[in-house]
Order: sequence, then C-alpha cells, then structure tokens
Amino acid sequence: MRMSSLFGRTLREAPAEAETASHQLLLRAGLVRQVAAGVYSHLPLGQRVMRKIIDIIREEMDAIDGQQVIMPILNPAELWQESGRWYAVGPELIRFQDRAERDLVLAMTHEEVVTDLARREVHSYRQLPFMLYQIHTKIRDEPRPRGGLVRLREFIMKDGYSFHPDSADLDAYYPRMYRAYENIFRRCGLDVIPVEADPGMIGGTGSHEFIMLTETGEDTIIVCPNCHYAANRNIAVGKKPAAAGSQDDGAAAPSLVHTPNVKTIDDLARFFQLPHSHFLKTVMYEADGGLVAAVIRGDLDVNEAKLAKTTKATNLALAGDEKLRQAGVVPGFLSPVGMNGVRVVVDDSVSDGSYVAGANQPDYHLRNVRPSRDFAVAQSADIAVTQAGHLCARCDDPLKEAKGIELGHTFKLGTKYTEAMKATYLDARGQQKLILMGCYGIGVDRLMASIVEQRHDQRGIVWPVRVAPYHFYLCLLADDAESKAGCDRFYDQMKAAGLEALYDDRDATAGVKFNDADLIGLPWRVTYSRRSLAAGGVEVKARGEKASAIVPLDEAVPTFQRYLSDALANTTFQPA
RNA sequence: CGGGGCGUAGCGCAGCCUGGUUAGCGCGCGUGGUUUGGGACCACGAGGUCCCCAGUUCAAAUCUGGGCGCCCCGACCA
Repeated sequence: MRMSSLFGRTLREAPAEAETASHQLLLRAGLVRQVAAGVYSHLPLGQRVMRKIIDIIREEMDAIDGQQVIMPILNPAELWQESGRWYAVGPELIRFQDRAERDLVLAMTHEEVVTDLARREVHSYRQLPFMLYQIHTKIRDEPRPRGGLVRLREFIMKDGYSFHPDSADLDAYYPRMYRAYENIFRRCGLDVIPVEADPGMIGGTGSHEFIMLTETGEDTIIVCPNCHYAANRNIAVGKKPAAAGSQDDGAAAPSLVHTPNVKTIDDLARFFQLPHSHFLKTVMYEADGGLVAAVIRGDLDVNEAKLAKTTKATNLALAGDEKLRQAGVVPGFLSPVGMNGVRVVVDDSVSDGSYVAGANQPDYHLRNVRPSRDFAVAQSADIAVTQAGHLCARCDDPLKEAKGIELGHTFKLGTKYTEAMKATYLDARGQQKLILMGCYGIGVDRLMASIVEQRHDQRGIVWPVRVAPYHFYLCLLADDAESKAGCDRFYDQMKAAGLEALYDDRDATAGVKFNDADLIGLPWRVTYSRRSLAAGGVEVKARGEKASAIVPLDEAVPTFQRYLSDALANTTFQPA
C-alpha cells in the first residue's frame, strides 16, 4: 500500500477526548475514528489489524473443531422471552418494534439464537458434541462506554457455543477451549492471565475470564503470588483477618449511645476508640423488589455479586433513600436491630461477640449488639469483598490486587438455556435428555485496543508481528526521479514476493516519515535513500530497537522473508 | 443513573469573568518556490451555523434559562 493513497491520516496531536494510550494511539495512527459514544469506524489500517486478529481466532477455533456460522443481530423478542432474559436483562438490551409492531431486540449475545438453532437440528446423541462460533457484531447499550475501544456499544465479538450430551463431555471440552484462548492471546503478543470469574447475566456453573493486567483496566482481580490462585474480585474468596468480637460484657443488653453526626465507620472508630472490626456496618439493598440488609464487619465491604448469589436475586442494587424512608430506616444510623420485614444477611466473619451497630434513629448507635440474640439472622454467608492483605484460602499467603482488562470469558453454561428453551436429544437408550452448553467470548475490538495498550512506547505503537497491519514500512527519503523509480521497483519486488509493505512515497521530510513510521509501529522500517544506497543498499531497523543494518538490494527480499519467518515462528499455530 | 469536566476551522487551543471592529493563534490543508536522515523555510491562499433553541440587550462566542453531544470517576460486561 502506498501512503500517498492510504485513507486515513496520522494526527500529530491526540484529540482531546482520548485519555488512555490505546485510545490516543489508535486515533493518531489512523486506525479508527469515532462516530458516537462507544461507536467507531475502523479505517483501513485498523481493519487490517482486526482481520489478522480474526484470522488467529478462526485458526484456533477451527483447530478445536469449531464450525463458523453467522447469526442475525436482529432477533425476535419471543426467543428472549423464552429464555427469560427479555425480563432479566436491563436497558442494555436494545428493544424496539418493527412496522407491524412486533417486538424485536438487537442481540447483545447469541445464546438464544444458537440454542434455537441447535434444538431444531439436534435430535440424537449421534449429533453431539459440536461447537459453533461466529465473529460478528454485538450491540449493547452500555451505561458508559469507556477508554476508546475498551468498552463499546457496538463491537465485533467472537462468540462460540459448544453442545454436549453430558457434563463429563462438557468438562472434557472446556480445557481445549481454555488452551485455545491462551494460544490466541499469546499469538496476539499479549500476556493474559486466566482468572476464576462471575458468570453474571450469561449464567451457568463456572467461568474464567482472560485478563490482561494494566493500570487502565476496569476489572480488579485478586491473585496469590505463591500458589497462583487468581480470581475476579467479585467472586474471589480469601481468609478474612481474624477479629475477636468486642470486649464488652457479653451478657449486657444493647445500650444506646448518643453519637451526634457520627456516621461513617471511620468516624465511629474515632468516637468509640475501637478498631473497625468491632462495628457492624449495615447496607440496604433492593433485591428483586424486596429489601435486604447486608450486615458486615466495619473493616470489610459488601460484595454485591456474592450477596446476589446468596440471596438468589436477579436484580440487586443499593436501595435508594426514598426506599429507605419508606421502610422506616435512618440512613447513616442503619441497624439490623428492630428491623421489620427486611431479610438480614450477615457476613460469616461476624462472630458471636458483641458489636457496635446503628440504632436506627438519628444520632444514636447501639453498643453491645449480639447477632441472633438482638436481631434475626436470615442467612450467614461470605458476602465480603476479598481485599489485598487477606490470606489465600489455599496456601495462607497474603493476597494481592491487580487491575486488568477482560479480553475473553469462557462459561460452562450447563442447561440454563437448553432447559428454558427445551433443547433435548435422545440418548443411546432412547431417553430424552437436555443438551449441555458451554459459551466462549472474545471482544475483538477490545483485543486490538489492549494490544496497543500493552505494546507501545513514547513514539507510538509497537505491533507484534502477527497482528501488525503491514510488516514493513518502506521509507523513501529522496525526491529525485531516479531514486523514486528505484524505490518503486524495490516496492514492486517486495509485493511480488508476498511481503506486506506500507510504502511511504509521500512528498514529506525525513522527520515526518520517521515519526509516522514509529507512530504506526510496523515491525520493520526499511529506508531507501541516497545515503543507504551509498552504504550498500537499504537500511533496516526493527521497531523499538536502536540498531539498524544495511542490506544489499538484491538480498533484501530473501532477508526480509527470513526476518518474518523467524518472527512468526513462535506465534504460529501449534497443534496441541 | 449520581458526581466532575468540556463543546470556538480537520487537530490542539486562546478569547468568555468585565457584551461592542472584518473571531484569533499553532499545527494541518491548497498553489508556487527553496529544501530533504528525526515533525523544514518563504510567499500567497482556502477554510467558522463560536453545539442547538429561547431569552435579556441598541448589540451575545461572551450574560440568563432549557436542551443536545463528548470525556472522566462510580453501579454493569467482551
């Protein structure tokens, strides 16, 4: 490709709306352009990167017996009503009506359509197992798009769905997918770690996220440096720091203490001169319409995912002040004591000791509150956020926290959809059985952004060979007709040999070209100039390295081919 | 949805507080010329609904009200 006719120019300065490195560089290098919040066009360079990532994904999916399909984005509401997600999913699912006033949705994921597909085709155990995947558009009306391509409202996703006769077969297939995912990210040049995760609205019995660690990430994960336990913080378990109940007289009844304007645990700790762990923090949630009081030690925080699981709630959110007033409780002085019609869930770290809790009246707290004795405990379970410093449940080493971006997610769905949508088969004995499913997603745009996020320097992007839009940046630094013609011929030779080159034939100064070469970040920069010719050929420099070499013109093509095959060697497909 | 910020030429910004010429600067863009190994120089030039609507005023980019858009921080997800 000649730069002089490449659509999409490079920008010297980053547009003001871009903050993260990947967002700025994708815009500056001319890979993407914004259309609306969370909606982007891919320019030719960006499209080439996407295509290369997709090639890798397709290769890995095909290697584990995946069969590529395309399913529609436009879905009839009936399918989503059948699965129940028409009701369970919020406004991130775009719903509308067609001209005949039929309800439709824009698919944000494809469990419904693929399950429908499967139940129509599959009747016998002989047809199982199989895995279908597609690489296609997803639409999600995200509450807040973010970080350029990190969180989009419309994006390309690889979504795969496997179908199995029983859980043993699903369990046997799952690790193959897991390894394929590791391959994909490695071949894209990324360090990604798998962590245990919350299945969320997709549902199912277990899942893993593939996380790329970065400060700009929106996920927090908990890792054990010793035994390598790794989990998303919203499901991570750990041993909470031990804390004895308070020193108060265990037999004494709760007593009112005047605590004017003392609301937060920090304030209370100062006021009472007690450690945070001697307080009970009460947080009110609205769970599927009803109120739940989460009671937890003052040194811990409530984990909403765990609370949702514990209370089996589909929709769980902090209760608003209005709701609290209606329930007759006082924000800032919440207490499980004397609370009516509210389900009280207590974190399992709360022991039999006595605690300081709210009094449920303004400016008062209760001392010497004992769970069970002074308030009814509907459930006791782990509902706490696991924090850095808590001990690993497996090996007792202190846990650490890290930030990351979720690039892929694999789920063992089990029968969640096949049961709701009645996807069955006849087994060898003629018994009707539910099909089991797994599902597996990768956000392709996000993956591209993450590569830039992890692989860049002060000057620009540093593309891993496998996903670089082109391999060579051919830089012509002379404007005399003879040099131009020579470089044109050289470019034609590279093309004829199948080398991917971006030929900077523009009428621009060396500085401009070198800076654009660094910004776009192709693996090798090849300079053709009078100076290089005088030195014996063209000058080659790898992106991100200082050293350069002169390669004679007649050896250049085979030399470049060798560079390329060497660089690709450790990122090619390797059968397991 | 709550909190914060921004909206003036393709990009980055100034001007707004304290209303008053043809709305300005850098980069980029076009033409001609001189240049050519790390974002050159000279000359000429094109390019603006100052986000939108309403109001105040003799007069609005500037003041007031409403709306829209975009970014960032929190609850959700690939």
